[in-house]
Amino acid sequence: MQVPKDELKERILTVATDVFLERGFERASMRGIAQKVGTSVSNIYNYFKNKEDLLHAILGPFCSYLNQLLNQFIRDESKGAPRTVEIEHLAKSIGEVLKKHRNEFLLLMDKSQGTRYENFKSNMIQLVETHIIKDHLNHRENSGRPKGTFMVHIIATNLVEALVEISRHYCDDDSTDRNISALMKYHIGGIEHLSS
Amino acid sequence: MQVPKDELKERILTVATDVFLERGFERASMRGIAQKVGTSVSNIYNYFKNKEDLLHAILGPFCSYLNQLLNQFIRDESKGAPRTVEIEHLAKSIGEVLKKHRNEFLLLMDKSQGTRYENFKSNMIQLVETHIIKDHLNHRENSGRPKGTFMVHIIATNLVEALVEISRHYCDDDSTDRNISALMKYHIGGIEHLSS
Amino acid sequence: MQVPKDELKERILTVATDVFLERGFERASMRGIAQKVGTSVSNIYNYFKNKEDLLHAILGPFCSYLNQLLNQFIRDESKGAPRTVEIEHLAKSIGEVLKKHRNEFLLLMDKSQGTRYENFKSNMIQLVETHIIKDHLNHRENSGRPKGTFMVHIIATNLVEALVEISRHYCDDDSTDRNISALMKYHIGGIEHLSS
Amino acid sequence: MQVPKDELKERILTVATDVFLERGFERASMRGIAQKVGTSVSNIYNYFKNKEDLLHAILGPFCSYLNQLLNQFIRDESKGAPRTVEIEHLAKSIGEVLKKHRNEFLLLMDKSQGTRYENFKSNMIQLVETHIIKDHLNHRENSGRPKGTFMVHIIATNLVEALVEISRHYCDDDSTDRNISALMKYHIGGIEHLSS
DNA sequence: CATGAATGAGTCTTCATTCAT
DNA sequence: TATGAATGAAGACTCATTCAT
Repeated sequence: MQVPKDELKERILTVATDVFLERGFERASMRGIAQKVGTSVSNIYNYFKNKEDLLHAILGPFCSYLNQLLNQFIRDESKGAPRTVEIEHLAKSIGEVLKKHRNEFLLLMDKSQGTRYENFKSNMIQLVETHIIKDHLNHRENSGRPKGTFMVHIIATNLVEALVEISRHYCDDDSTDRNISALMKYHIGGIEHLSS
Repeated sequence: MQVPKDELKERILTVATDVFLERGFERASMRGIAQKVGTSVSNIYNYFKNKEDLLHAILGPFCSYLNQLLNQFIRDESKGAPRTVEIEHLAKSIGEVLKKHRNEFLLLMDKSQGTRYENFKSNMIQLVETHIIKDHLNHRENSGRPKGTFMVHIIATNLVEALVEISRHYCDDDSTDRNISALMKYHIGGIEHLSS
Repeated sequence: MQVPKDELKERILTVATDVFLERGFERASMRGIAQKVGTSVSNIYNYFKNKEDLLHAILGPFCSYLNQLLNQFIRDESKGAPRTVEIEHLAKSIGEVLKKHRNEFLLLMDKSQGTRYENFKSNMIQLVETHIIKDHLNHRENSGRPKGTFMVHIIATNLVEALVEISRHYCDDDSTDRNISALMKYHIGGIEHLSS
Repeated sequence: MQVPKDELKERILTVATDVFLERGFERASMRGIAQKVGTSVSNIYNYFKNKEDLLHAILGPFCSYLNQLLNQFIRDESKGAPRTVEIEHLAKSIGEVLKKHRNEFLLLMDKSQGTRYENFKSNMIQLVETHIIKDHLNHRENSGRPKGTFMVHIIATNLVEALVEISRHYCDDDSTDRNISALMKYHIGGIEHLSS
């Protein structure tokens, strides 16, 4: 049965996202995807040139968007906007991302081992570590204890990981917003506690 | 003092742990392990009935031990020991585990997808969530806001994830202890902040 | 002056010739051809019934022409025209072929493995062997040494192979003519040397 | 049925050589080889790590030997031994090669497209062109006509191609020797004819 | 005429596992 | 105990070809 191109392409993308999320990129098989879609493996290759390209079609645009967002914050930061405002803003943006693209976010952060995206999470963690938390600490106090360094890494990891977890358990937009807010509040409190 | 009753078996276990850690259970191949051990693949099957059994030999005892430890805390908790003491105790025990069995811990928590152990981490998180943090919150305040529920889950996740991260970056026993302490302090601070 | 009755068909033939020459018939893919032509694979099937038919459209007419040419020489030969004249004539005809149809010639002789044309070269060699050189030898000397038989085969092979090589390195019409002449002179000299 | 390792390995090599010769490296399939051998495809991978490795096992040693032989001639040449002796010597060595390793020779020269060996023939032709024939021409006469250049290439090609053809039609050692001798005589005659 | 959709057989290769020695 | 031999299923991917629009 012949089906308009875009419809099947969209179906493949949806199913592939699901399967990738369920099994991770490497464990997912083209055959498995094809079966779930209800087409032949070779037909998928009429739409995407290989397995990684399929992933790329799912993550590429989202990834660019996310990178752009993160770079924006790095730039804003140097302009010295008030912390609280900035954080508020950040939380809002992240909320948008999680609400609209939770599957892509999950896939990108947790199921992309063995692909060009496999380092995205650790890069993001490092970015958070360097440009946000560390900076925040130094702002408050210049005692510069190196002992805190690793703890900062842990907090950054926790923050990012928590976002992933929030995506994983998404139920509706409002609670997502509330969860992100709470998370921010939580970690800001923690950081202050740490730097006092 | 271990009797070198079966030296090769021990070697296989060590190497397998390394390989599993490096590549994850499913991507690891028996061939790769055998080569690193310096024996034949089929000989490994003389010691372990299959790949999963090999993993089981590595994780089984450790897993029981960990479960026992966790159950202990659940029991102790109901006896109503003072919080601070209990937490102190917990931190110490966890420290022991991470210091002596960090490889097993990492393997169990992060590299066991596709095996019977793949749910251990989420179970542990749930346990932490249910029996420790939640209880702690309720202790302080009985307002029973359901809005806090998910945040509790996030904190539990963060705690466990942080332990994994600490294992991953292990360098020496002392800093491990310090990191665990800091982590505990951090999250207790956060929880109090949350419940106030 | 060719009527551009079906321009696309012509384009397909040209491109296919190039691709077949570049990669050989079997390694060449319909997809590769279609892409270079700038049409769809399935559209090629509107013009040619399958891959081999496409090759046939390229080689068929040329092949007939070549066969006709060769048969002509067999017939002429029996009429007992003077050798030198005949050879001269042959060289000229071959020159025409190579100059106007070098691509087809190369394709036919060197890139048609796996098709109905794959034996054309060896047939041509055998023909050269039987009807030209052998005859030439016998003409001069009737000692009929069977020891020379195989050498005749070698010379025929060399002759044909050299024509292929000349086609491969075609640069302009004049040098092609000169090369063919030299080749003929060379092998006639060799044959005489052999039969003396 | 289990069979001593070397026996099957040898069988695989023999069959693979045949199949490669029959179909060329690229068109030959592991499945086809396995079937002819009477084993499973995967079992072949217990003996050779991939298709090219299988070819390498067939051609590697032979190729080294041949290279060594050719380099020997380049060195001898500069020592200025008398031409006739040298050629005699060369013919003898080549005879040995063809008699003992005709299959390898054929495979190397004519059926290795798509492998690391695919340029061996053209390299060999160039070597013959540069170090043997050209030199021979210059020896006799220093008129240095550039018009002869391409003809030299043709002769080198013919020589090598003829060796391939001799291998292809091998029947017994003596005729092989005789054929090589005749070939040499033939081309030396031709060269002299050319340079006079 | 033109094309995207679809397919099934085929490519090489890896893998966990079993068997016989 | 130790190991090479053997296997079948599965992996990603390519290809020539057909069908429906």
